[in-house]
Amino acid sequence: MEFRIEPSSRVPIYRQLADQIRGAIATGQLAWDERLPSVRELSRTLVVNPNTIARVYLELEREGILNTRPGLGVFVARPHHELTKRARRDRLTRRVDGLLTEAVHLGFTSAEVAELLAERATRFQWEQSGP
Amino acid sequence: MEFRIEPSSRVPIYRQLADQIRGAIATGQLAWDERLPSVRELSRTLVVNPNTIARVYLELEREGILNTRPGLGVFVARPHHELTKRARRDRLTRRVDGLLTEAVHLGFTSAEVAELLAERATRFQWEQSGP
Amino acid sequence: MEFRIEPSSRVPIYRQLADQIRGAIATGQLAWDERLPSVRELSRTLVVNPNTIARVYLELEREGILNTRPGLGVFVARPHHELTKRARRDRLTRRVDGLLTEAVHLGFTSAEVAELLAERATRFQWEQSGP
Amino acid sequence: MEFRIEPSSRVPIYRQLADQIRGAIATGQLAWDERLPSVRELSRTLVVNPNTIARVYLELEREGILNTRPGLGVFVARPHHELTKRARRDRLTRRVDGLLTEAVHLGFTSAEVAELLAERATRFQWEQSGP
DNA sequence: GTGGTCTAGACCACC
DNA sequence: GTGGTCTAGACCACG
Repeated sequence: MEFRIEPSSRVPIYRQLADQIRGAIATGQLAWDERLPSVRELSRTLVVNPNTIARVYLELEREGILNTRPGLGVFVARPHHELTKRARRDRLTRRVDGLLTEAVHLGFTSAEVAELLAERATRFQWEQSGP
Repeated sequence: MEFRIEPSSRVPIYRQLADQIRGAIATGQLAWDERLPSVRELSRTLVVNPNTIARVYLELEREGILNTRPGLGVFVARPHHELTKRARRDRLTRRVDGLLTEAVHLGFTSAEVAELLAERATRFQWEQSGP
Repeated sequence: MEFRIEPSSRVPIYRQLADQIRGAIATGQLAWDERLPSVRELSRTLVVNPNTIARVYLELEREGILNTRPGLGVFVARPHHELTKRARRDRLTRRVDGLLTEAVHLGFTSAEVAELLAERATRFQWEQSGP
Repeated sequence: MEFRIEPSSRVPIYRQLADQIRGAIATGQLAWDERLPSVRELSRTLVVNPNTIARVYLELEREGILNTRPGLGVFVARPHHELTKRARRDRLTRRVDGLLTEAVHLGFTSAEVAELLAERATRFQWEQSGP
């Protein structure tokens, strides 16, 4: 698993990295219990301050999607959905509305957005809708 | 048309307001050529510094969705899509991927996301796909 | 690279500076990835408020010709042309017509304008017309 | 001769109109000694404050390209080039450099700029380079 | 150290 | 009245 930082972006490095790790887990490129590179190792690879890497790992651990085992390293945890259904839906709705707003301004039709979403969705790993 | 600011949010005021205005235009709550509140008026209403309002209006004007007529006020412009198809699609794809990543972490299925998108999309004003 | 501000000019400081930076990049005096003076440094050098400098950098970043790496500084970005061919040509045509109007009023002949343009053009760095 | 105002432009109305009149004279659409619409007439046509029209006429009269004959109206005067050759060339050079800077950023080649200039120049009325 | 955000208040241009 | 520009100075995020 390789991470890349785009310094030319306005997005802070720590958030770029956090988003990539979240995305990698969401798409299955990083499996549960898989070990992530150490802080020092990733710091050297990305030419980024070690503090920045440590901060990202800490933040993701607080979110419950990473797990530090002292002396062993940092591992992918199975995300447990702690929020209420209502809270989770609200959060997603806000994000959907932001997407739709930008889509309108970019001149897309609603069908084009739905199509693009369906296409990209195939790259992600979804939970099974239980029997 | 009413705007609301959440000062306790970590999102900067200017971005909260900009997002609301973009959204209001995309959903048709603000029509083309409609006049927005003056800088000073909105500044009083929201209890926000006039410079912050002016900054939002300037940013949206540079994006081409507002236009200023000095001495008269600020108005909603019809967006003209100056960006290349490639640039517009890239921008939307980035946003879609962000949405899908969050959806996975929140424990939604891909069908649920598609459904939510379809539902919210009805609130927006889309371009006609010309005959 | 040195910048100069003419405070007595009717042209706003922020635009004087923005024009100089755009020009410096177009002529190659500022190279891609080159670092610009920090906001505070340039503020001291030009005896101009830091906010004014920051505003210029922000504007040029939105135009895509600068990019900011928080904590590191501001750098020259390689411009990527996101605009459609139509939009770019319209913009240039408007500028050409303005130039020609002024040239006529100043009493130049069209040959003189073409000659001056050719002469000045040698100072700028042009894209290669692909093979 | 018809004038048009673009309120969606950031350019002040008075300057839009002044530029159009200068341009119309430069291209020969307005001939020497031709009468312009009265302040009130143009004010009604463009739906613009009469003060704004009056201001434009006054400014152009100061530049020496219009001529007011009380009781009769406003007429096109023959522009007399009062500036020194050096001053006129400096002014044009600044404008040419601005054009070239924008052209580079828009991704044009120098040949394309020269071609566009030549094409647009045919619409303007140039002084004869008299023997 | 770097830039980002916000406030307060001044003065000017435009209508 | 409107917005545009600039200054001064505070506090925060980022590396």
